[in-house]
Amino acid sequence: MCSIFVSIFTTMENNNYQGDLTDIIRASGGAEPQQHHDQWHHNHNHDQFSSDIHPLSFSSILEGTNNIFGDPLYSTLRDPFLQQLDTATNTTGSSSSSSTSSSTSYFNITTTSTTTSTSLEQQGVSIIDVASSAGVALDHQHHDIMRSRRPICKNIFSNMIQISPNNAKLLPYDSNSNIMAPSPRPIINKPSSSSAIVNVSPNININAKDSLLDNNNTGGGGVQISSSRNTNLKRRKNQAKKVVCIPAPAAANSRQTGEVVPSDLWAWRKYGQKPIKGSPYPRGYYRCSSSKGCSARKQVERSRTDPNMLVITYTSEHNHPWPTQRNALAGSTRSQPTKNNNASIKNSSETSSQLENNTTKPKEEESNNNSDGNDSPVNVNAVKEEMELDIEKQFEMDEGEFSDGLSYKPTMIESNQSHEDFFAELGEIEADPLNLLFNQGFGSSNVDDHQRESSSKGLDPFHLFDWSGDNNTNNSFEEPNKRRL
DNA sequence: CGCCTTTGACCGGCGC
DNA sequence: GCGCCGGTCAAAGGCG
Repeated sequence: MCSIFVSIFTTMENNNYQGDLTDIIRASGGAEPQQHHDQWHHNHNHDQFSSDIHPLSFSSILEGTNNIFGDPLYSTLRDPFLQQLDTATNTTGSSSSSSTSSSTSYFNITTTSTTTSTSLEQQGVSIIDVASSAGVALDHQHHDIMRSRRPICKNIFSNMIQISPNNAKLLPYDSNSNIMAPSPRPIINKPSSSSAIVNVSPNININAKDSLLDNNNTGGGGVQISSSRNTNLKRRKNQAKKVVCIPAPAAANSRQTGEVVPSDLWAWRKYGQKPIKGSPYPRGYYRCSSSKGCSARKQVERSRTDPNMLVITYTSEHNHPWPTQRNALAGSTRSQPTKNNNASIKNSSETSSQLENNTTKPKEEESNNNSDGNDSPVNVNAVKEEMELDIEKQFEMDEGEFSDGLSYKPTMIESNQSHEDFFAELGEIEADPLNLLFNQGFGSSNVDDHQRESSSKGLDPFHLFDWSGDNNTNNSFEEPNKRRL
């Protein structure tokens, strides 16, 4: 038995600033990270393929963070099974009551009565407006639902925990400032598992106006224009932060000194790296490069307690629609292992960094997103709506396909881009960092490779999983702190 | 040409 | 005031 532990901590860095919000999502580990880690790998070495995908199901992280990546794709992507389960499991389980007292409340989600988003919603479970600390523990011995519905669970969007604001109005799309609000989807969809615990310490009262989008409330297109660095620094210090812990991709995929950060489909540009006191691993600093005026930032470092975990701290929200195309491969300074080196490793390294860093927006978006703040809200809205339409449509299509075990195509397709083009494009990105990520743990040796090849890749258009079983990833890490800034 | 990473320098906050 | 530390800037160079 393996416990998946996804804990969400929301802390306030500054009690005087209501907008301060730190959400920590741990995809594994929890109170016993190492134990979980071991169990995880243990399970992946045994034939629990169908159910064991999810411990690090990236969607759990993504969805569980209330769009913690700020990525509307993930906020809108929806596991078709969730839709089924939403209706099939709309009973409230043994969820304890949520209280707004200062005491900690627990929400237990049982297998037999999976707590739906609604139930949790009713109880006010929300990263944004309730929780100062929350944990969702999943006991993945209870995945009968997923198994029965998806005999071979092969996509990262399964087994998701989806935590979103329980009030869509909390973080609305601001048509006046081009703020892309997180998905208004329900809070927690926990289709497959049981015993989820949402630990809520609702001491924090966060208003929408000073929540995650606070930094964008400057209006004028949501572009942060600050006259002084000092102002910027102060502002950022008081900004909301979300911390995500995810399993770290193998260092073989990393750059010489950097980390491989699973893609969240935003375009990030690294602007610094610093060794952190107390941690043997450096911290990388990234800013959103999709839009010049975007103040979104993230920091990436390995967990000092569990080097297998990456701690990604997101600061600020994107003030623009998410990028819809990958381009701009140019400029990415990639590690250049000798050509005699393992090609797959090299390939993985490059493509992972490409996906990580080169998910830039289309040119038309750029033109609509000038830093002058004169963006057309209509256009932005249109982009968003089109994409959501595409995604929803795709899910409708895919849901049927799922039953046949054929394909699962979470898409992020620009409206004028054909699906074929999109996936052709994806085909160029062979080694998604998530793939690398999952390589570490999901290479079940007992699963027939051919079966995987034939039946799973269709379910994994993003190549999020490596079905080949001959991955060359390892868990060695880069020599930390190679430089001292 | 544009975008990327790398990396030394710089800055502000904070504790002593 | 000083030093430490975290965060950011910006120049340099690489890549497509």
